[in-house]
Order: sequence, then C-alpha cells, then structure tokens
Amino acid sequence: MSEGVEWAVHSCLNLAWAEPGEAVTATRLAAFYELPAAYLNRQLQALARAGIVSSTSGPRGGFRLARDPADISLLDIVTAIEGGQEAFRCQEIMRHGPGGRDNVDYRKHCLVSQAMRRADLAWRRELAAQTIADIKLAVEGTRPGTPKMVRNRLAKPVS
Amino acid sequence: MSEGVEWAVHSCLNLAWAEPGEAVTATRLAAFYELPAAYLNRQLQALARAGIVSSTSGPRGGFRLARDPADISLLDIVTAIEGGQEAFRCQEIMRHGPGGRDNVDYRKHCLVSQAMRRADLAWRRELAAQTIADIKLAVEGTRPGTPKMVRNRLAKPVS
DNA sequence: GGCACGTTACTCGGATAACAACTGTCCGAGTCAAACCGG
DNA sequence: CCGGTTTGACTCGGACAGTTGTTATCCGAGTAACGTGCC
Repeated sequence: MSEGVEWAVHSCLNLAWAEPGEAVTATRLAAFYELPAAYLNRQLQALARAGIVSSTSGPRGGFRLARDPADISLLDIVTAIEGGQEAFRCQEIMRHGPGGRDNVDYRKHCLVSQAMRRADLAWRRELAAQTIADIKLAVEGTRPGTPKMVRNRLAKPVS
Repeated sequence: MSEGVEWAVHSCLNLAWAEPGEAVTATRLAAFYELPAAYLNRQLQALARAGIVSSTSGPRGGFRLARDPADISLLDIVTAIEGGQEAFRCQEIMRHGPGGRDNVDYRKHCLVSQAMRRADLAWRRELAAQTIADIKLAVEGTRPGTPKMVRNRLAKPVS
C-alpha cells in the first residue's frame, strides 16, 4: 500500500484538531512530521477530490475537513488515495483455460476470486468501522494535551 | 497485490487434481491457462521455498503438492508469493513529529497503526480459513467433471 | 539375458533486462489580503 | 477619514523526473531416463 495513506490519515487527524474556522496549508501539515511538502500536497489533493477535505487558494488558504470527523472512515481515506480497486484483482485466467467461456464473468463465478473478495470485504468492513472521530477521541483519552499542542503547532510555521 | 498470486492458487488447485504420483512441469501448468511458463516457474519456486510444493529436476520432474490440500490455506500461498509483510507498513512518522521519542515503537503504540493492523488481521483470518481442499471440494460439487478434465489436460502437452 | 556406464534430453534455479507504479519535485493559474490612491 | 482599485504575495493544482518493485526472459547446474556396450 502507498505510504501516502499514513500521511493522509495523520493529516486528517491534525486537521480535526486544528482551529475550526482556519485553513491549514500543506506546508505546515508537512512540517508537523517533516514530510516533503509538495508530495503531501499531492495526497491532500486526492482527499479533496474525494470530498474529504476542502481546499482554498490564496493567502489564508489551505485545507480543512469537509465533513464531520465521525463521517470520515479510514476506508474513505484509503479509497481516496489508493483508488477503489481491491487488492486482489482477478485477471480471469480461467477464460484462457479449457472450457473457458467468453460470456462468463469469472470475477463473480471463479471460487478463488470469491474467496479473495470475501477477505477483501472483511478488510474493508474493519476499516469502515474506524472513523477519524474514534481515533481522535482515543488519543485525547490517552494524551489530553494533544489537541492544544497540535493547534499551537499548526498555527505558526516551524521556528 | 501481485498477479502471480492468482496463478499460484489456480496452479495449486490443478496440482491437487493431478495424478498423485506424478510431477507436473511448470510448462504444462502454464499451458493450462496460456501463461508465460518461465514466470510461472518463478512463482512455483517461491511456493517450493515455503514448503507448499516440492520440486524435482530432470526428466519426469516437475512440481507436486508437498502436503495435504487441507493444510494449504490461501494465506499460505499469498504469504509465499508476496512475503509476510502487511499491506500497511507503518513508517512511524510520529517519531519525527513533536513529542516523538526514539525509544517508542510506534508500530505498536500509534493508534492509526493499530487500526490498520486490525484490518489486516481480519483479512488474514479470512484467507487462513480457506484451504485448497475447500475450494477443490466446492468446484467438484459444481462441476463434477473437473478432476478428470484437469488430469487429462495436465497429462500431456498442448496438442 | 542382465548389468554397468556414458550420453542425452529435460527440468528446475537463479541471474539478467523491460516495464510500470510509486515517490519526489517544480512551476504556473487563481485568489485573497493588504497597501495605495483619490475623493 | 473612507471606498475603490491596483498590486503583490501566497496557495493550490497539475505537469515533469528519479527510484523502487513488479513482470518477463534467458541460460546454466543438476538429474533421471535411455541407449549402448560388456560380461
């Protein structure tokens, strides 16, 4: 899986802790974890296309969460970055085997494909059950000082 | 995920249907689905290293299942081809963030990593529950002629 | 006829290129804020 | 002093290279069967 997923999730978390009315630039989000700013910007664009964050240009511009953290699941973020295709993509090799028919969709009928799809669905179900709000709450329970620290760190560039 | 996984699973199935005492060459297994033989051979080598199939050189050589089909899960095959690492590999970016400690293993403590690992485990659990014997039996229930057809097709090269 | 040996053809196994995807970077279009000027 | 306009800098957005991993291929080491010659 792409490394950008990790960046995107942590950035969404930080955006959830940011000042509600303010937008945060990609540069500051990148400076938080010392990431390459231009590349993180690329991932944030993907999140914007998926409707997870909204972007604003110009001075005082940047990114902010487009909807409630409780409505943003890890699956949403993974799908936005990686694309919706499943890990195992059936190439329908049975079509070239003996008895292969052209009018059969082996992605549905091949038992191997079915088993793989079942595993993929289990993975997606688990990711869909975890929202940014869940993680945010759990972190605040363990480290109560996190929200203020993040807000402070995002408010001004690295000294 | 690598495309070779699909080839490996189908080849294991075909090996399960093959004549018990006989070894099947990579060339014939590849001809079954019109796959590039040399590359399929590479995947079969990975299966051999993992102890899923055993290989024999020379005339009358080839591959055969090394253990009972009921002891070969889809997870075993995926692990053999792809390697055991999970899809989401935590890069521990929190280490470079504010309050990052060098002596903390963020792969265990980061909640994002934990959630991803949980999803990965659900995926693996589902794959581990499906064995080659399961799929073999299901196919035989739907297409009773499959075993004989496969055995016949594997016995001699493509005419 | 049976057995040992050399030959031969066949198979896996790893080393070697071609391709694609991910990673990283750069500069331009658009935009908002602030400064400036005139009334 | 206040409003409109211009300027300017700042930000996202997409287009452009570098690097790693996957896909595909080839040839050599090893081996078992076969044919041959000998006992």
